[in-house]
Amino acid sequence: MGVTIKDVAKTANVAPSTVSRVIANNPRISEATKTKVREAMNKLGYHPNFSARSLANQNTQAIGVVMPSSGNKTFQNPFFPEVIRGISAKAHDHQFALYMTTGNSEQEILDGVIDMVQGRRVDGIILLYSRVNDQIMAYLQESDLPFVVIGKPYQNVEGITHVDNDNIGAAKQATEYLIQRGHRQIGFVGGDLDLVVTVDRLQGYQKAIERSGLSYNGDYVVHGEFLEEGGRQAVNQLLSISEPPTGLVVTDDLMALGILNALNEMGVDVPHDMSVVSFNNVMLAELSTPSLTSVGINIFSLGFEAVNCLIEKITDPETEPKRMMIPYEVIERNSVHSG
Amino acid sequence: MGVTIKDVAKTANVAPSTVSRVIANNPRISEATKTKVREAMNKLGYHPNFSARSLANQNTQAIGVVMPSSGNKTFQNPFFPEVIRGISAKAHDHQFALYMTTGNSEQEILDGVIDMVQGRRVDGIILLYSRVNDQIMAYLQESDLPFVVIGKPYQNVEGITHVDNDNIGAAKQATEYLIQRGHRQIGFVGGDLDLVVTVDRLQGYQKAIERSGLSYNGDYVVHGEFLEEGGRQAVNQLLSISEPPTGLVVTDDLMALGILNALNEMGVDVPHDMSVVSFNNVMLAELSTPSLTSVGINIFSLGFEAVNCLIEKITDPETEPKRMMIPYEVIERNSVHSG
DNA sequence: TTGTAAGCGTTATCAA
DNA sequence: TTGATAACGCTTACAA
Repeated sequence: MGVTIKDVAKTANVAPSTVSRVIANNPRISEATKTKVREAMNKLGYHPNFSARSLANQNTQAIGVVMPSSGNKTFQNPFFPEVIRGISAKAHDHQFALYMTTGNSEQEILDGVIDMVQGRRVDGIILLYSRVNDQIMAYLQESDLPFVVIGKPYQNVEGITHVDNDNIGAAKQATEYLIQRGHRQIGFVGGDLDLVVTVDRLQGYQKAIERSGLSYNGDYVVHGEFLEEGGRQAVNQLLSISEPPTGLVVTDDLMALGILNALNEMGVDVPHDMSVVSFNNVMLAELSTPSLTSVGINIFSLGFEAVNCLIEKITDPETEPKRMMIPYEVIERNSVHSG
Repeated sequence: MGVTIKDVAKTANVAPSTVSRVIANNPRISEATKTKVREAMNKLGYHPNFSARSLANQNTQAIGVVMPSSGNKTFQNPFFPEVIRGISAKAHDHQFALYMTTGNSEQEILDGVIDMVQGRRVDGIILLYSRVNDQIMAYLQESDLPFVVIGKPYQNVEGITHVDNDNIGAAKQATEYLIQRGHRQIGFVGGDLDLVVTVDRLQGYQKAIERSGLSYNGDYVVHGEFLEEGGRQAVNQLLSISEPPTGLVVTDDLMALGILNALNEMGVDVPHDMSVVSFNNVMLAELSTPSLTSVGINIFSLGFEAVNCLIEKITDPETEPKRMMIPYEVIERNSVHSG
């Protein structure tokens, strides 16, 4: 059906191997034959067959992208389209395509990952999240395939190449941002504690509280999901404290949105009665009412650099594991009030 | 390196072809040898090599997913993660993986598509959007690879299998929803007019206006992007009319969010001073302040059914082109006020 | 029911 | 600088 390398060889009056070399732009082929062969390729509309090529040279020019389980709420976070945008950008530069499997449970995803690894469907893998005790990360570690994690691995931090923000520092700074503006009762609303990023941000919050001479109070810390219900519960819980917080550090813009909504319903004005700082600085942070002061973590760069690291490992498997830190910065908007 | 079918054959004392038949679960193999072979596979940790398999049987078990250019704002829309969730769900059921190329321009994307089509990297393609005069759609039509469009094709509607909502009807209903609640001056804020969905929704709006005996007024119709700036401009424009609208039909939740934001800044209360109905009913619609009355279009189903149609075409290339309509419904929330 | 062997479209090794 | 030819790992007639 399709036009093959043999057809091109025939019309160009050369051997198939020559055509192959022209495709690879092998310098040991004369310019004359190169142009001759290229003309034949154009004339016949030749395109190399990927499967054949992969089979012969043991590489696929594809990167596997592992997302969290699609049953999971995490999946809905605008974080993902944006990392993927970063990933695609760099991948595209290097002529890599993206390959995704998903599943409704961690087991299904693991099966998919095993298939792509053992089936040699990809040259490397990017894990888009980091969980506590993650089976998939465990599997990847014992496989020989290059992989990179976006986020901080829970274990073996030195042994796994990863791209991350200094989330402890970022959360510390976000909290200090509120402290500097006069807040003394500061709440923390975090996402899933299974995610390393949540753990880190909580730690940064604690650090800031303690370093500022304020005393850490567990009642000020709640965890939930970013759905409407979750936001409302978190807010209810925090406002029922005898000395309720005047400022909130929320680990995710989406959660912050839910909280803004809940506060609004309860007649609590943001930022006047309650200040909010959140994380990620996704586009939504700009579109909400009021717009959100948020810690920008350069999501695009996280993806972009992850591919960079991965391609390095694919090209040279001896590359030492490394950590890459992406800078963050507080983006000031209208959800924080001094006082 | 990897363990191959031959290794399994050797340890199970059978021919490679027998192993292959066991993998395919060929009924002409005795249960005895099947178990024998399976034991060998487990013992050796065998996994079929995808490239080899694809090369031999001319199928890849992969579906190509074409997103809009990542330079495009459209890319940021939560619509995409959600369609992809639907796509993955069905694809996963049928053991298909997803394959994505992206690019910064339409040309780059086209190149990627050509590669995956001609290079036989996928068994079929799903186009996640429908534009006026789209090169990619044109290319797919002349290729012999099965493909399905999510949205209504601009041309050759009868000849291209697609999954869509009745966007004209949906917009008509959304507009009537406002009319029934007493609104007489109704504005329309639409996205990119290159997208067929925008054109359709505008048409539905016009229909509703005309059928209700109101007169259509071009001043009430504006187009923009869903960024903050876009929302503000749209609002400014609409409020400067001598008889400004009291209700707005906005073609996208994200745009509506921008508009909510702009209105809030200008001190216009939603829903009291301005009612808003938007489209898509993404999670955000629930999280905004006020929450948005939005036309739910079952994004998940759009993706899910698209894969269904695609697999049908892949399995039987003679399948007639068909259109599949996904139902919509107005989800009432707090952005509309009667009067 | 199972084995033999050719072929899928490339790349890579070895000669020429 | 180019050409034969053997892999790559699997599937599938055709034989047995």
